[in-house]
Amino acid sequence: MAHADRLIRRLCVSNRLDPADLAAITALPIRERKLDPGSVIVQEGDRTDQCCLIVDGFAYRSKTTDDGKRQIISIHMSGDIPDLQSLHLHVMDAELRTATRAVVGLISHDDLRMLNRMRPTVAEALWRETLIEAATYREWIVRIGRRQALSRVAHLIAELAERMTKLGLIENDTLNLPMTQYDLADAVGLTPVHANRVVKTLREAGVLDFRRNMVRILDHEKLRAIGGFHPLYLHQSPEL
Amino acid sequence: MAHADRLIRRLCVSNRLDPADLAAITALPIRERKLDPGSVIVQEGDRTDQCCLIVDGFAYRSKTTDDGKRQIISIHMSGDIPDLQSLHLHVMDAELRTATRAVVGLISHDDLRMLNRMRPTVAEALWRETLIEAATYREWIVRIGRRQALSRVAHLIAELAERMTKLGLIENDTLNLPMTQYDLADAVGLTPVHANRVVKTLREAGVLDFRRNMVRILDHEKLRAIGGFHPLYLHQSPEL
DNA sequence: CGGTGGTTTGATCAAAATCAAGTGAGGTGG
DNA sequence: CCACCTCACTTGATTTTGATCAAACCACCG
Repeated sequence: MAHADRLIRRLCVSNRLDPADLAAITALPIRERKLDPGSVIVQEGDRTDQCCLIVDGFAYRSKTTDDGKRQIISIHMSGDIPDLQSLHLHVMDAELRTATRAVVGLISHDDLRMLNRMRPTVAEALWRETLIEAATYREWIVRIGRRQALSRVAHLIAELAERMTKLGLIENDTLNLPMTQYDLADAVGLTPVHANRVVKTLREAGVLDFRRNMVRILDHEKLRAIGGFHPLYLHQSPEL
Repeated sequence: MAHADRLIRRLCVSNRLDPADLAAITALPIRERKLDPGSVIVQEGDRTDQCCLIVDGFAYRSKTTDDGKRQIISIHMSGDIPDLQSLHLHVMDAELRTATRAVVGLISHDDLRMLNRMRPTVAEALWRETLIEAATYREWIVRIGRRQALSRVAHLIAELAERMTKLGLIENDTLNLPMTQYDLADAVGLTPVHANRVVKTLREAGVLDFRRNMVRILDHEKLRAIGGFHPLYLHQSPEL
């Protein structure tokens, strides 16, 4: 699949775009780069003149407190442009780092601004993508602010399953997810030790099997029930 | 101050707008409405065809879990358009409610879309506002995911003080903030009882005095130190 | 075959939740 | 004008959740 096609597949989950829009996106100059796991894409404090499209692999956005605690803030996958915001926010306020070996596509701000001016529908779709990301943050806040450990983990996995399903990245209930239990802990605001105990509980309850590089969901219903997960906030349809 | 001026004051904290842009904003039709404290502005699940500008007073955005726990997600004040997102997200995923008696201005989506088309710089400024809100969510996640109770409260108050200062809403270190300790607890992911103990600790440490309808900051330095607060993420300058 | 990064488990501790019972100020109706 | 009510705040006692500390374990890799 060509690089722009990943972006198009992603945008078409939540947006209605016409052929001319798709053609304009396909014509976008994209420079490919292959990255090792753990590579920094942007750092807190950076200024940049390009956006990074995740073609293959995963990336985490995170912030670190003064006393060295890391919080993962978002998880990005094929088709996401996690730093689309850099188009209008000039100094990055969080770090972005690959979680896996990854292929990314770099798109210059100038080209994106040109595209936005020529194709207002695409501009709206991109704005909308940033708003969906914000909606995901809102739910993330509720997850760690008002849910217990078990529910937090279930809710996060349910979200990832939902997003990956819409992109066709799931085969027989197995997410090809490169998350260590340390990452999981940093995403849901727990310690690794406690995250491990939660994972164990979910495994023993027959809900999921969580391993390095793979999460297998055994009982979707139960997973959503434990997490209190309702996918509305992902706005995964042009009508929502 | 006219309604549009509140919006302009707010936008000019983070954006550079030229006189023609300001004139276009001033020309925007805005219908005034006065609301009692606790009025619902939009509900989860709503579809709407207008955006709400907060002219005077405060509003909270919140979500409630299946088991009835409320999490406050954002706090809005004079000049904010908290549901600007509704321009591109069609179904609301959170509730928005006034915290005080408030004056709001309603602006139709059609008028906003027209403005965006005529004045691309204004469109960019509005997009940027939604991105700053997202940045604020990111920090909110870190606050409740990776900070202790004392630090959470200090960090939130430091943020509000910073934002209100830039809008000129603070007089001799006193924020005219209509927050009960229940609200505070729901914002930082604590129980009201524990929030109260934290407030007491901060008062006894000579950092702040927190009362219904008023927070007085006695030691800004200490407040920021306890909260680990760094205002970069608020992007409160056109350069950031 | 030893190292390393990730996972697992147990024991103990600390932070915050929960339960319970006041206090106190402001607002309303008799 | 007082009595009472309500909403917010406060405090103490106890329990729970998750953190911390410590030690294996395990699989993959060079």
